[in-house]
Amino acid sequence: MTIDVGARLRGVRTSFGLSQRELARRAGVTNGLISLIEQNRVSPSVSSLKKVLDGVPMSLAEFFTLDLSIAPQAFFGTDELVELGNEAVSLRLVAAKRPGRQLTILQERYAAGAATGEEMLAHRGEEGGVVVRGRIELMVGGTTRVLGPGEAYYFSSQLPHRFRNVGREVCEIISASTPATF
Amino acid sequence: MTIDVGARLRGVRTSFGLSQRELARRAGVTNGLISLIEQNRVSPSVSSLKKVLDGVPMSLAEFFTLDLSIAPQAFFGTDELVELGNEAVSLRLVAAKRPGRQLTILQERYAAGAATGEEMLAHRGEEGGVVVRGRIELMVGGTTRVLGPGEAYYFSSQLPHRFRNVGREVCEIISASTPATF
DNA sequence: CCTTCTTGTCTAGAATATTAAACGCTATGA
DNA sequence: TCATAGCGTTTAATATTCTAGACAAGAAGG
Repeated sequence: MTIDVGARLRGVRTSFGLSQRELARRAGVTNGLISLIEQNRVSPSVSSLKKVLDGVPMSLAEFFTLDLSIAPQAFFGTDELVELGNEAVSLRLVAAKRPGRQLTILQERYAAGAATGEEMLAHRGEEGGVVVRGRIELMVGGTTRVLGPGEAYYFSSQLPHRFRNVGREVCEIISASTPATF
Repeated sequence: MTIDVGARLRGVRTSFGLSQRELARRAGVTNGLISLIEQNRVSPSVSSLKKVLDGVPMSLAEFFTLDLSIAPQAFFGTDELVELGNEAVSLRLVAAKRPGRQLTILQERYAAGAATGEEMLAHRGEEGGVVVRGRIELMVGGTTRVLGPGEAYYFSSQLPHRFRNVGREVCEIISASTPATF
């Protein structure tokens, strides 16, 4: 059972969005060394591996404890968003299957005249979003306002709130809330 | 913050009771390398450190995760056993202060005629022991027997039980029970 | 006193890791 | 099209690790 230090390092580096040269600069080693290590052409000394990881930064214990198999999905295609809504109001959830998720991020689409219901909503947490397309009437804590593209909202979810599309076209919103309710 | 790979390795090796040569033989490296690593005269390559640890055996993750500061006390002098009993029955506990301890190991001394009480004892777990000196009358689940030096017992602690020194001299027992009650 | 065994350390040379610099590639923009 | 800049890779030279073997010190037994 080998460790594949190279794959581990490459995984760490790329997941931090660093190039070999950038990591090398931060770590005080050469880019060539990073390349050789990642290809398993050399087995780095503990000291140089530590130098490299210091550039991330990450400890040796974390590095060797890393479980690459649970690298969570980071990108989701249109058809990978999970539909939670109905005909009038489409709610498409990002990272639906991710365990322990802290955020609920939704792509919301309201048909003309559609609303989140007759009742006001109220629950724990906070939520916010940005209108992408169309116009939405948002009632929060007794105040009402119509938001258009580029406008946004953010409020404590404990305040009673309600969304309603008062326009004639579809309204699209990208929203986020925490803690994760779905 | 340095890692002191040398001290870690030396700690691991000695705690497994291995000499440098013996570990080297098992790991397929030379004893000199072990010596140099332990003195921090070299920083081993990950591959050779892995070879060395394979000889223990221990994983790299375990090695770097090791917390040497919580090396628990392994030996206890006579005066380091904690007295839990009374004049008639002395109960001296091994490793009393160890957190998360699973076992209660006692050196028990019963004065002539002493007993664990008039009532029968009954509690969760299992217990056993060996008589070292003197004679003890042990009642377990309605059965009674007198045990002498070298004789032993083991039973489910749920069975009602009682110890009584029926001899004229002190009786000494070494006992163990789980889970730890004291 | 020896001899023999084991321990950890040290050293010269062989093997390997690391550097510095170049290479080939792709993308971006003038 | 040419230049520029970024990317990962490769190579030759250098620095370090690693091996094989010798050394000194301590313990056990004759």
